[in-house]
Amino acid sequence: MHVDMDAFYASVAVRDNPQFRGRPLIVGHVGGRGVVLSATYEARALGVRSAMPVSAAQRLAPQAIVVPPTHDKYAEVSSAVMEIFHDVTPLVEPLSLDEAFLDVSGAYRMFGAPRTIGQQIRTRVERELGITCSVGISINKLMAKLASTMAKPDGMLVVPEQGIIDFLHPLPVSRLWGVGETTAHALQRLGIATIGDLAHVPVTTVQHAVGEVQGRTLAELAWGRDSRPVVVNAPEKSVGAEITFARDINDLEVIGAELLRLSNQVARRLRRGGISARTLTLKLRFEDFTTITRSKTLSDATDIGHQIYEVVHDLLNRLNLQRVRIRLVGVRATGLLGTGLGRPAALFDDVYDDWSAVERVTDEAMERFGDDAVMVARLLPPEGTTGIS
DNA sequence: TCTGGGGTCCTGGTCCAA
DNA sequence: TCTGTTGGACCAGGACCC
Repeated sequence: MHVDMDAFYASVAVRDNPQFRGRPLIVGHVGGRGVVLSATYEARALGVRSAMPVSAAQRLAPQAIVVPPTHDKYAEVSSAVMEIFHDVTPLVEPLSLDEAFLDVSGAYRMFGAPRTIGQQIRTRVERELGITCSVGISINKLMAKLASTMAKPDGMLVVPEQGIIDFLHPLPVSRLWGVGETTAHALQRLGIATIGDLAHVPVTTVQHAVGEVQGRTLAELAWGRDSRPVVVNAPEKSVGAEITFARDINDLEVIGAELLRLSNQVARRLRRGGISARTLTLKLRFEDFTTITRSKTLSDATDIGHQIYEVVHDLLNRLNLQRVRIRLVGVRATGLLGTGLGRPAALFDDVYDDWSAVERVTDEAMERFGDDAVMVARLLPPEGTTGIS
């Protein structure tokens, strides 16, 4: 079973502001470089889509209300949604805040047929949380996910095993998991438009067009075959943070300060999760939107913001950028190791002992007094803007 | 028109050791 | 000792997802 909230962020905004009900509403940052995070179906009817620049969306729907995202609120609603899922089965795999796969194959005796379970979930989500969701039910993840998409909004669709081919083959190939714009074009060049077309092309032909692994996967999916299990508690593979500047920046001092902030942010999340990372990646996007990454793998894992900053700042310096305008900077940590599995550098390297101690104390202070309680002096806003002197 | 931020996975190249 | 092969680690880029 795949359960997906309908226009999640926008639905939460409407729920909390009933005066907006029935009107086109967009969630996103207005007046900057933001994109549409979510839109009500009234806004979608005017052509507004997720990931579209907010400015473009406003041209399409000038009458739309634009509200900024409230991530804490979404997290709260998401927890409540996941709790409802867990009342049905422990086999819940969240895909994001607003959707999850549920393996309900063992819940029949307790809760009845999948259709009954799906209806119960839909009723509870609407009654207890004030938003609607859609449910897809079938024999595997691919089919359940396609079914929930077809059921939207506020619907439920069951695709039985014997109905799979009839359901699947007329759909455009872009509906398959993993087929975006690039892959769809590559397949189009082979004359493949529908999933049925794809199913009847030799696997090797598809592999030649899109690569060996993806080609094999797509050939399986085209026949509705998907053996991926529902995975509970899959460990995180990476932790990152990035920021797009309001205006392109060429001041290396400003970029360095932002790298420090992002490094500390990543480190804090690593420590909170009890993990540390061996590989650190710097990401830059230039004014022409080209994006590069540079990474370095350490001999020992770290969860220390100052060390992460030194590594990514060194990667930046090696690029030897002169008067280049930068749009985005990001820091990502991969090669994650759980507590006790890694060798935190601080234990072996005196240089970072003090930093480790300082950062753990600041964690505690922020936990008690809020995120603004302690701050690296370099990241303080200009004097006079905060009341701090 | 002007493109966010959080991620996962795959590919192809280079380097190095067995 | 030299040469060729293979496989793993690492690195960079890109496609894709929500």
